[in-house]
Amino acid sequence: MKIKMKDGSIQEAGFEEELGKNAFRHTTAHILAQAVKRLYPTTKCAIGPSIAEGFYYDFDFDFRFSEENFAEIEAEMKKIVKENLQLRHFTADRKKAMQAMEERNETYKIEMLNDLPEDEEISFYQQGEYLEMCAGPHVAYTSAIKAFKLLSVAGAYWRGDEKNKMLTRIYGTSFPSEAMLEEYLYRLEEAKRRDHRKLGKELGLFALLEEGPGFPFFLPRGLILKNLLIDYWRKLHTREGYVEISTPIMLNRQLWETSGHWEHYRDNMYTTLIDGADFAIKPMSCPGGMLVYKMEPRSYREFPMRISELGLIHRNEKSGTLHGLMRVRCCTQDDAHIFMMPEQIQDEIKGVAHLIDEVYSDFGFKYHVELSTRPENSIGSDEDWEMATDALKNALDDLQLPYVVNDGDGAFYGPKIDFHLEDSIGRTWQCGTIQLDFQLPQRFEAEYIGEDGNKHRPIMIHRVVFGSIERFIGILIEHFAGKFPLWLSPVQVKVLPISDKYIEYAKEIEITLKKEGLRCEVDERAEKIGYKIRTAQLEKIPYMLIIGEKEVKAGSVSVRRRDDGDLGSMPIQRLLEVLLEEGI
RNA sequence: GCUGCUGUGGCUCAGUCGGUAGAGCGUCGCAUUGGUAGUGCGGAGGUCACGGGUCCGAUUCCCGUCAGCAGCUCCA
Repeated sequence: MKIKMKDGSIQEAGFEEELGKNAFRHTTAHILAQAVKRLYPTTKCAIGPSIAEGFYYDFDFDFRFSEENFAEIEAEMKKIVKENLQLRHFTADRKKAMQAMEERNETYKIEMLNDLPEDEEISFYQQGEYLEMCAGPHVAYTSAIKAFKLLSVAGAYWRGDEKNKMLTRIYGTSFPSEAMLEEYLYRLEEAKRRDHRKLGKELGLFALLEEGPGFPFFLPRGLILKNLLIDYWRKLHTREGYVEISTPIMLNRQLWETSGHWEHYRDNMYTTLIDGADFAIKPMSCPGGMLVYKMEPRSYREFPMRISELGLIHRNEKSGTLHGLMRVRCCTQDDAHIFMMPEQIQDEIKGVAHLIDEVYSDFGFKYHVELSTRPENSIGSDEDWEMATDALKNALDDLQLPYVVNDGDGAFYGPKIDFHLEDSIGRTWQCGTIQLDFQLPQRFEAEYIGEDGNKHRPIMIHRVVFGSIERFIGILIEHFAGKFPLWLSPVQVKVLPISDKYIEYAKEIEITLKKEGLRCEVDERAEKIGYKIRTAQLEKIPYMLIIGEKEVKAGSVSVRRRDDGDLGSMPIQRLLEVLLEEGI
């Protein structure tokens, strides 16, 4: 494809290249805008870029727009493609540009123009009657866009600012062939099948009810999963020298004033009165942890002091942000606070980053790392910030972890490293985080006695590995599409007697397996074996044991694996070996 | 919170251009005692999210509330 660049040059790029793909999708966005202007001439255009999987365009409609309008827009877009319009590129000075946009009453473009320097040469692309102020690049002719589809409509604030007017954003995607579009749409459908909200319901893991929006219910099988994760977590943290505490979920106002939450986090906290005094349910565990630290004088000899807490926290998240287990109003954070001397920072950070990497690798997760630096309204000295940020950077470099820098995105009390995991449709969620915190030790006047016999202020790291166990479970469900590895499966083995004559033997097998610590059930229903297998398959249970006359006589079990089918008969001892090998 | 959409038995969904609803799965009962993804027959189960309004009459139309979905903002 020939790509027309902003400087007027022409480059050659295929759809598989970023340049080509972006130009292709960007041009599709223009075709969308052109179609919209033809059908609804009073509509104002804002912006319409290409994005990872397609493109969007933000419009200001003067009527209520909905997906019902898609059909006629797509039809008009098809026409524009057929018309094979050339995308002509040219530049104009700001005055002329302003004139053109004013003639068309494109108020959003005018606003953008006003923000550009006086002497800026403004870039335009024109296809047929449609003129767009745009930096490009674009493909040369509209006929290049062989296959496209409008996908959804949503609101989006002008310039991403919630104080601005909400525009109507139309999302779509496009490809050089119908086949590629079909394949993409199929992949989207597949991803939806992995949705943790759907699977969570189907597999009986958790529920979200109207009675408690954002407050998940864990059902028996889901709680097994949650507890298994906690067992796993405890084992690791004990190994890593953490001590675990548990602090109250509700503490008085004074504490939250000391921590700064009463002032900075008030809207997100649930509060109540006890004996006439304000109390708040904790939105995070750090203040409670600080109180434990301060219960007795601390010595540098105790450092680094690693105190963990599986904190049940509540936050009043806005209704529109809730999302299954990924974004909830109540969750368990696998928190820990590490108190230390400045010279211990780097090793500690590396230790935590290592731990997070170990955990994510155990589950086979891919992740990306972000380093967030000092924001504008921060507290603390320049030296502190520099030291802390360097410590984080050095730790990441030492570990050879590639990372993206988010300038100015740190917490107001310190910089942080965030670990992001992907869900089934590619949205990323922050899970692990390592934050350096100078503020809390100061606010709480935390101290330790140093080697010199004097009092010093400790450095505090605030960190989570899972993030929230709820969110982690959400990711876990989507990652495995509900087919958990054996050790994490709520039910590991289901014994399926062929008829009720063999129930007794099936129960003996169940007892034997349970003695070995396996999670096991017997399907005692008066159903045919094919049906019992079907049920177990749909429940995504890793092992099925078929029990009939042959097995009873031979004292064996017929083993079927979720993904491999019939494995044949074997003695129960052999089965145990197989299971142990896989990891229970 | 904002914009748009959605809300019918436990689940997935059909339906009613306004005359109080139907399927499959599940569940319960009976029969069947079977060999690696659905045995047959029968029964129960819904004030069609909730509250108002219009109308002789509302699950259906209108308004509001609540909840869900997509995205935005937020969070991190």
